[in-house]
Amino acid sequence: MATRAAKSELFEALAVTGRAFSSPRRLELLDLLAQGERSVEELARESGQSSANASQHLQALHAAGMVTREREGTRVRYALADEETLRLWLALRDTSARRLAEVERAARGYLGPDVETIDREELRARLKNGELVLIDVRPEGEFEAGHIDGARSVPLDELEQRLDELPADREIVAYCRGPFCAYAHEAVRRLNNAGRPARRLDVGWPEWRIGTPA
Amino acid sequence: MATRAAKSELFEALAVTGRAFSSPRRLELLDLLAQGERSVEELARESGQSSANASQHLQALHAAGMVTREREGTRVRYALADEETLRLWLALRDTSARRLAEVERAARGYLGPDVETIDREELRARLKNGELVLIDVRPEGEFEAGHIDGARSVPLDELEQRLDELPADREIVAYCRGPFCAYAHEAVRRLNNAGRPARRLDVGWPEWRIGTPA
DNA sequence: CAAGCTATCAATTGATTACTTAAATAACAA
DNA sequence: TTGTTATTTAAGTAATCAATTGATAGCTTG
Repeated sequence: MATRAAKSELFEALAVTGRAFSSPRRLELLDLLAQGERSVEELARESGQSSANASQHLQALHAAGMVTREREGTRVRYALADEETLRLWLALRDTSARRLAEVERAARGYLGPDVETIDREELRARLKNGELVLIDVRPEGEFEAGHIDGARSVPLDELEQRLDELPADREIVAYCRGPFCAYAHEAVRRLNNAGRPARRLDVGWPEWRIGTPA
Repeated sequence: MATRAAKSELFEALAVTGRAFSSPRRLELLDLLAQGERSVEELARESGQSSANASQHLQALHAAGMVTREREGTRVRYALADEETLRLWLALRDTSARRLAEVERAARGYLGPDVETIDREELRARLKNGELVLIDVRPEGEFEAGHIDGARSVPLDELEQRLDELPADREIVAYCRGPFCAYAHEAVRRLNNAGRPARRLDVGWPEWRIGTPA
């Protein structure tokens, strides 16, 4: 029979991955990286923490093998290591959300009043028929890094100015980073206030990309 | 734009689940619970820690919603909360294992020399034709709590005495708790030493049950 | 090669966590 | 009730972790 020491070592190694998921700041970085690669400074700014702190968390994620690092001139670009890491993060996020009432409450506090949604199948069908317009309300850079086929980029903070670009006779569907991103919620509320019929896609870009259930 | 405070709260809630995965002792408890429900004392003994410590970890898992607790006379039986939790644990385990070289090394140290394996499809096909015998080498209690259809229970520590129960003209396939359990490895090595053709199923009972890829 | 960024490192602080031992509680049986 | 066994709680200690600050290193541009 193999020794207990060897067994502990095994679980110790597994816990390295678990620990990577144990800090809210790190999870926020992962969530941002799920949209696409980013520099340390961008990640720090978008997640509201100091560069030094973000750098340390990113190194922890790197040590756990969850992100890759690449020097690019004066900055360092981090990215999710692979699709499996993305899947793991989404699984953790969704399982937690389904289980913990607190997550729901926290999410509702952050997202504001609920808006009507549309699911993937319906979107695909009606998009093909030209019955609706799909807009990506994330910042333009993220749209360029990858987006749903047939979507057009209308960042949330340009929505009002660009309202007349959107055909008035078709329903608008907005999507953003995912279920915990407030952009699409906010976009739909503003569109509705402007008298436009609009709904929110019930998944974000990362979920769409890997075809994971909502 | 919603406040940063609300957003932090959201990730804080998500990190609760992550933290549950951050301790090797807790992971070992989860791994045992993946086989079936257990009392605190059993879990403590099988994972080589004090009852008090096991109890504390189990409460942490309970707080994260990952296990259920049920009093049964003088003891308390813990079990995985649902299949989703099992899936999440298996996903974490396998993703880590594939990524971290250390995990591989730690696993090899514990499992000993590799033995030949057989996969699910082949097993199913040849089992139907009666070409082989499938044995479950886990302790009998775990077999009773759930096992692969068509398997017979031959706990590892009774293997030698019961060798003659096993038909000499058919190949033997052994399985146990999963890829990080040493039982099946050890069983196959012993069978081979006794001159019997034998292989190891490349998944264990939990993976078989939910039909997850190896 | 000096100035200006970006990223990392090192040292410190305060907070959290894991584990141990010992005492308390809960269920049950005599 | 009293004793027995299983589990939980409490208290204490050592270790680890997160965040801050200030210094350092790497790259690019003039």
